[in-house]
Amino acid sequence: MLDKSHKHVTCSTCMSRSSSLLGGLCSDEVTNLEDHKTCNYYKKSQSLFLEGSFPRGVFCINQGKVKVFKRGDEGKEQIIHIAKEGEMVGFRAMFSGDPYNVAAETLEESNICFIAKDDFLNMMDTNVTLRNGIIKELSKELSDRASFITNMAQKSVRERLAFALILLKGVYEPEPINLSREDMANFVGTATETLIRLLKDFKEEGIIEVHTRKLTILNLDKLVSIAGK
Amino acid sequence: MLDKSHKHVTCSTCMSRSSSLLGGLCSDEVTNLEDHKTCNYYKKSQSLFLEGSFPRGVFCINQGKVKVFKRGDEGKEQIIHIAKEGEMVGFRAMFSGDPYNVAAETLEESNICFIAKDDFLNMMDTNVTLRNGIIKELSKELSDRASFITNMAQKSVRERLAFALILLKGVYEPEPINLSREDMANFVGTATETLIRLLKDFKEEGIIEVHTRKLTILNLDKLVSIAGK
DNA sequence: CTTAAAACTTGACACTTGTCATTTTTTCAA
DNA sequence: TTGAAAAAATGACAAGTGTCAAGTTTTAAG
Repeated sequence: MLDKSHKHVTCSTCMSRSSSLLGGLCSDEVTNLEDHKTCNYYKKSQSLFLEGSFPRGVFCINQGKVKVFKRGDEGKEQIIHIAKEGEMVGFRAMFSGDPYNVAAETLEESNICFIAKDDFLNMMDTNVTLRNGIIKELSKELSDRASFITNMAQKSVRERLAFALILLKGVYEPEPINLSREDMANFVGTATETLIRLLKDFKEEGIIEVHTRKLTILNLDKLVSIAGK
Repeated sequence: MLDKSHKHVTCSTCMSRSSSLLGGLCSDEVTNLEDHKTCNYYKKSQSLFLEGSFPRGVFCINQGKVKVFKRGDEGKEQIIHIAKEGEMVGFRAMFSGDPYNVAAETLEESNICFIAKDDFLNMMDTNVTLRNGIIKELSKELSDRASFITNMAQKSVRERLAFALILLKGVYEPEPINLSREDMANFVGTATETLIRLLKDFKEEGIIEVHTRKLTILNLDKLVSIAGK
């Protein structure tokens, strides 16, 4: 349970920042950031931003998890990414000038800071390390999405589920994976019923263990071999 | 038929450049670019770069078309993007320091210039317009790929084909679409046989017209309504 | 603690889509 | 022009996956 009263997270001591894109800031810049950012406690399932709205700044996750998703024609969510502590969310659309083409929502209670667009763009102008970090991050995500597309197009649901569980392990570690069946299905790109059946198979094959919603991976090697390269 | 003897494309008069990311260069920079770039004629199906190799620079398409693709587990290509005149290819991996995670190959004979990595990065350091253009482009592609993923996950092959044909129209205009069935299938993310059957349906429905490999869209509205939003 | 709502699970079934085999057409080089 | 190779097309069939409907379990609010 997060401390709701402790509204303000201090950048200079934020453990999530040091390993993030904002890790390369000098102390002046951290002080400046400190003065300009706001910090908020979010309950589970609260929206950070909606598809179609215009970006006002970036979100830094201090604590918690956020799903980034897009709705298809029939309103079904496709989860593009699940962000955890130390990640920044919502900066892409800021550069293009376009409205968000994805939405973001907390998956659990979270502490998330907010840096206004102008402040962030100013920092990017003056800080080469930050700027290069952002460009690198954008490139890396582009690469991830090329793989995502290829997986969607060519792998079976079983293979994609194995792949997704490996990713989710990285997101939730050292905790067990804790995601609703529907969200998991929307991440894998399948129907909830199909996902449940396949999870059952994995249980019976001794690959995973499930207690209510908490899922633990027992045999990672097996998952890797199912997921393919 | 391109003029193979005319090896050197002049940046200052290149019509493809003016509408590209390099459109914002000042005349000094264009002169500098001119001195540092090389220009090559490519036959159909020639490789620009391979998945796994390290980027040495960026490719500017003066004339022709290039497919950017990734191979899945069984070696099947998934086409991520088809680039035409005026587009730049292969710059993403340059920023991340990682090897290419995609490959690029000409779809037809092409004139393509090459700017070495160092020269390009220098230009980016000194030219704010170019730099912002690149960041914007990366963001835009990220957005496109989120939609691509969602389409893959939620649309039927018929819907995806309609969507793909609309995109391809934009790439080939004012010429008819001219792509092998296999490439088209690898773009849509389906088996070649399935693609052929669906094209046949579209023909019978009067939506498209096909002469050997050249495909013309007769009823764009219908395609749009099939593709969905 | 109780109860309603939400989430999860299971079963039955149909249909889209991929695979394999074969034939036809097109391309392109000799 | 001709022949071989590549590309395109068609048919048959099975498997994977989505949908719908009905049940069960878990969650969370009163």
